[in-house]
Amino acid sequence: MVLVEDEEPVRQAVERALRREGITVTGFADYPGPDLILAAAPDLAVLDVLLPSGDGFELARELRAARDLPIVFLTARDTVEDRLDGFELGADDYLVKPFALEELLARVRAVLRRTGRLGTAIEAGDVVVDEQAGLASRAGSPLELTPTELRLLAYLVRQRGLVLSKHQLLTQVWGYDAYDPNVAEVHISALRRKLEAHGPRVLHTVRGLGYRRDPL
Amino acid sequence: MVLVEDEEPVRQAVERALRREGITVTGFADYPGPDLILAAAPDLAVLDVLLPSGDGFELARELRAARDLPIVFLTARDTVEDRLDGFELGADDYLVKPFALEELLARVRAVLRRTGRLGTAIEAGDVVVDEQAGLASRAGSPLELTPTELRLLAYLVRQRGLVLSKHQLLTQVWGYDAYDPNVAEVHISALRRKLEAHGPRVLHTVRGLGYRRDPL
DNA sequence: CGCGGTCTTCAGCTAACCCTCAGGAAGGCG
DNA sequence: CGCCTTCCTGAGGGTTAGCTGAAGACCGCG
Repeated sequence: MVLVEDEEPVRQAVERALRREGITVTGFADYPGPDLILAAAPDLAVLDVLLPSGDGFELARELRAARDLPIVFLTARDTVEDRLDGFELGADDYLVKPFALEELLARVRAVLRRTGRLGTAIEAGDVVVDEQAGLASRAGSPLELTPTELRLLAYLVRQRGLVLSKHQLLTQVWGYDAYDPNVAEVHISALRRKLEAHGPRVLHTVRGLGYRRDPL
Repeated sequence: MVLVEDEEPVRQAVERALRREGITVTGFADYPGPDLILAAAPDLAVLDVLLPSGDGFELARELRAARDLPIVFLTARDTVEDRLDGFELGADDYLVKPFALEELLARVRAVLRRTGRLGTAIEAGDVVVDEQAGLASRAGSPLELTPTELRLLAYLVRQRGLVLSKHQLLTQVWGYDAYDPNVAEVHISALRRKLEAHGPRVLHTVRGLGYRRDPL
């Protein structure tokens, strides 16, 4: 998890509390730019809105453009308009200072649970993926996946029954801007071969749109 | 979506606002028991905590036991302990009254987005089309449509009961300026064949003018 | 430096899709 | 009823999206 908060005591308290929960935290005291944040490969970003040299909203915009990262805003600005601005940017939660440490924890846990990143294993139907542990299985049988296949499968499982375009897969799973759809096709193909050794097709192609995992 | 809220004016305001957003709402004025709620097959439950004959927390516990339903609490109890109790039960969000309608909307949207259930589907009669997901169904049975058929159907469903000229269809669905009415005819024909496999005709031809979908 | 594993690129193939065409059915009108 | 227009629909062919086997590039490791 990434935490951007300029007030030293607040940041330290939050960091400590989250670490006690077993959540890995990378703290920043100021707007570090999106690259530094993404380098930490976080599950979630908690952003202060008012930073010495920048704006948490702007940072959120940049993060969202690069990757679909859950975001919780943390700020003293408490008018309804401020909050709406936050949600407009795709915030997952918005907490007003002063806040109870416990409440922040609870909200962070709620978001992580929802995004399926708390207990590391996520499942859909008879497919189980644990990205952290690097394990995946179907109907009980373990799957021998390469790293990219694992990330791809984890992403597909996390997104319920939505259609994911190849472009989306490339940006979210690979971090590319480049756009060679065949890369996605090749990996989907490999993934299918391994998945379908233990059951029927679960990765359906939607011509012209992308791929869809069988909804539950 | 299900909304349980005993204060009549609040409930009506919220219902109206959500409906305006295109979200289907089933409202209850009192603790209806989990079965009644689940019968509505909701994507999300917004629960008041203090109800005339019961406790929203208890209801949430029962709902959670039955199904993994996202839950947003809505309450006048605003101590941190109350909120922590809510999150403890697996709440996805917790909003303190009095609240701004807009903020509730934003938070509901945020949860739905996160859970991937922000409905993009539109319906007319027994026909449901989700252009984003590339899915369409009639009377529960899925329809196997080609991309153009899907776009065409989505357009027809969106225009409630109006007469659409072929020219209009071609420009709106195809983006053509060209005007070969037979193109539209061919696709309407294919669409009819697939639709009428599961029910009576809903796409009527209005000779000389165009086509009309059966109003609701 | 060579080796195994993995990712990307390439190219050929298949199947789906869309448009065109043409013959026939249906509707409108004198 | 006869004629004309509009619409329906099956079939053919050109085009393209997607699949997949195989070859090349890259990387870490002994």
